[in-house]
Amino acid sequence: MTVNEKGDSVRGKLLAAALALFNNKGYAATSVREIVQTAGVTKPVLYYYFGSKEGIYLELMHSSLAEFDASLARMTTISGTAAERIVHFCSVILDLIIDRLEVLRLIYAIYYGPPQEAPPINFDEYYSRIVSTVEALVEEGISRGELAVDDTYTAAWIIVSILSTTMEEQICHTPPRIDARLMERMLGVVLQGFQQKANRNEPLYEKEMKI
Amino acid sequence: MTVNEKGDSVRGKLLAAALALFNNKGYAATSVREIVQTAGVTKPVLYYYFGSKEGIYLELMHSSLAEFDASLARMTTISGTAAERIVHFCSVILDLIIDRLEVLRLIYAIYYGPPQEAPPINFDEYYSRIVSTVEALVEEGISRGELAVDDTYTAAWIIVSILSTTMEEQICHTPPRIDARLMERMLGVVLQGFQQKANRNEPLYEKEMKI
DNA sequence: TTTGTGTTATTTACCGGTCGGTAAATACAA
DNA sequence: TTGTATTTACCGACCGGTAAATAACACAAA
Repeated sequence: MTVNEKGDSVRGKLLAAALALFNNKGYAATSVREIVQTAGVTKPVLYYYFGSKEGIYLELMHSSLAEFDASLARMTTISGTAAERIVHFCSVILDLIIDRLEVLRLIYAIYYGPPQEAPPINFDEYYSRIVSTVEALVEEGISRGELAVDDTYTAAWIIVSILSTTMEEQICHTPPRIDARLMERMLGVVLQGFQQKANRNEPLYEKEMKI
Repeated sequence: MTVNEKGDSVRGKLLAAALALFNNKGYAATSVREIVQTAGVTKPVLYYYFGSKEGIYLELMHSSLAEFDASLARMTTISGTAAERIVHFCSVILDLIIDRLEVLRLIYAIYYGPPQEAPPINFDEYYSRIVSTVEALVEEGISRGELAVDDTYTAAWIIVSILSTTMEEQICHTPPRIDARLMERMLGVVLQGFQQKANRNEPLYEKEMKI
């Protein structure tokens, strides 16, 4: 039972109602009464299945994050040039989150929201995994002689910035100003820059600048 | 009276307490009782000065956003090459928000949070203003012959992605994994790419890729 | 200087409403 | 009859907001 197909069981209806309400009103602002009314049951039923409001929230999150892990594991076997692999990695992640926009919006709300609002979950772990995966892809591109960058960390953060901003656009704009095509175009531009030897003798801009 | 120097007046103590509490616990989760207790006054005093919980929130936001407008207006007179101007623009914005981290963290929490939590404020307007300012700087760089990019919109979003991700790091990581130096390095890398003529005959990656 | 007076600032005590959670009884299927 | 599933009715706590009384203060008149 994935997050998008919760079935018709009482338990599934409660999970679906909780996700929709947490997403629209926030965790703290959603009352247990609203969840059970939306699901068409009474209050003790929720406590029967999930123990508490925190319980149903954690069930939602852990099952969704497990889906993310599974999809990420399915992505390790990509062939092609370094640039192709990087673009493909970002595209798969983007597709994945577009399919789970409701969950992602909730995650962002809780990540940027106040810490006490919802039971703590280490979302940073997943973000860091994305960053280090991209950095590994860049390093591999360098060792193959396909990419030429001074610092893999800098290069990886440029890629992640583009992916991250694209994801945020999906969450907060309808329609998003950045779609999959534009993200690929942005990635193409910066990767093209990575493929050309940097000119280290002529600095891009002076350290001291006049205002 | 700026957001960082609220003085010792009762009104100022209420604003300082509200900002700290909204920032730590969120708008909805902060009770009026907590605000007045932190400020060392009683409840009707808040209603006397601000009319409601929404009132003190809007006072906080509007005064802070007015500061942002003032700083942005002070920034129009930058000299130098297009790349220098872009980097300087991003650096000034970064310095500005580092000085106002508490307010920015609250803004992010509300922007990504559920819409009903706090009275609506059009934060997108400020973000769009940043995007279009960067796009104008890129266009100027092209017309001067300093930059060579296929699409100013794409180029502007790359710059904004880097700035945006850097800002988010200041909010959510201590210490941030991206500091001012790394942001400038990222901007330098992509702007160096913008300065080199794109090779349009050899596409970066194939449209169809094998997995 | 003292007194009266209106305005500003602050207090105590309270309102109806909603919250998360639970005890205890009941319906129902095996 | 036994265990699972679901109900009604309730608890104490906290919520945003307010009415009404009072304290503090500035300032003009006596």
